[in-house]
Amino acid sequence: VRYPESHKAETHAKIVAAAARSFREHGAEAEGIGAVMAGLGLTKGGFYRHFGSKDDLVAEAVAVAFEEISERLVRIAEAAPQGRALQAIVEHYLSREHLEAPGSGCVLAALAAEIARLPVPVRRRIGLSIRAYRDVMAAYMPGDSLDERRERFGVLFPAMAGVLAAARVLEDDSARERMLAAARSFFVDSFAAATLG
Amino acid sequence: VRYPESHKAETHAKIVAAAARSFREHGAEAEGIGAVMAGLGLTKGGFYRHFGSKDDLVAEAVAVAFEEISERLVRIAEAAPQGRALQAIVEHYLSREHLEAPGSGCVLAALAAEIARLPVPVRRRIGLSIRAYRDVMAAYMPGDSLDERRERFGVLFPAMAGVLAAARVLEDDSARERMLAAARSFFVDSFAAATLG
DNA sequence: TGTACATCAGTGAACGCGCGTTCACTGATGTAC
DNA sequence: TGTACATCAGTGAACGCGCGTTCACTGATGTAC
Repeated sequence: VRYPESHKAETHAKIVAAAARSFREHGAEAEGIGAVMAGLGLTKGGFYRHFGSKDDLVAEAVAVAFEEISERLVRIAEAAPQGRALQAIVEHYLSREHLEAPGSGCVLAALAAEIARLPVPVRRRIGLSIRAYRDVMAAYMPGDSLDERRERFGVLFPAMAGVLAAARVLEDDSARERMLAAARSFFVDSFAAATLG
Repeated sequence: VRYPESHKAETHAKIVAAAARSFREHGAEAEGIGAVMAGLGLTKGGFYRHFGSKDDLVAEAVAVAFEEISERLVRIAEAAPQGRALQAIVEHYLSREHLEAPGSGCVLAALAAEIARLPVPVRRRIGLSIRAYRDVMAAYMPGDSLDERRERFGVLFPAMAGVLAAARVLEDDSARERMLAAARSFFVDSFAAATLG
């Protein structure tokens, strides 16, 4: 079978996108290459025409996942009323929709502990994605300098990720909602209020 | 081989303690029964004299891990100067020692995402441990009612867990320390300052 | 008191299974002549 | 224009491995008679 010029790049992107979703949903360790490929109607043998190893896919999938959540939060921030960009980000991040859709949500909330266990070279590649994410979001953080805004990002986003991950642990739906609501008002008061006049 | 009366309970406790450590270090999914048993000089065949399934062990190990961290934080709070119990808790939780010792540290930081994926019955059992942990720590939270203190626990502890997990992702040691330091001062200012007169 | 038997924590081999990875092969198309 | 060959994304079977789980067995001790 001979495929058109662009075919390989398209398949590669599809594999990464599918992995980005299922790794966040089921864990990168738990989800196998075979399952990802089968989800695209492909067989796992073909995987190695696209990636050197599973770790390569993990690194690419995590990078894409960071780009996805970054773009989404920027869209939400830009759509928010004047001066309420960060508030909109916090409220979306700690929303029930985000809680219930880990596959399209924040990587940190879904995979932080697993990423911390990855080999150093993979973590280094992922570090680039995290810093890119941070620098995009820093624009919406309060602070007089870039360093200050980065530092606040480094508290707010991991903290929200922790709350989201903990809320996902709870079995009771109303307990989840109470936890998210308390965190929303806390983080809006602590961070977003400062960006208002 | 006939063993003394207390032998079985002791072995059971040793398995749970070893699992509590290695599950937090390597992930509960990634760490096998065989490895836990071998670490105690036992063979994996004997595992099923003590537990019905791996999920049973996970539930018991997580419960014990919550008790461990709970007792440790209480000890630290009780040793702190008058009115500085919560500050001491925050500073210990977000310390370099805690960062570098996931095996004896907070379960939430190490396993939240994995626990969220466990079958509901297992999560229900773990829910009991979390609520016990919460009610012990609530005593050190600011607030006029138990409900208020519980609600604050539900923001502070998951948030700190998220920061700790994110700091463990970073490869650079000084970046880790900067993230922890920023979070320490933020959480002390936001929560612990309120408990001072 | 002495003997036969029951107990049961732990052993070690086996089970089916899915994993990541490798590799000889396929076959529609593009290229060379 | 027609034929022979090269390309290479994807296939499917196989690899060694470790997993969770099962099970017949061991053997030192306690108990029954």
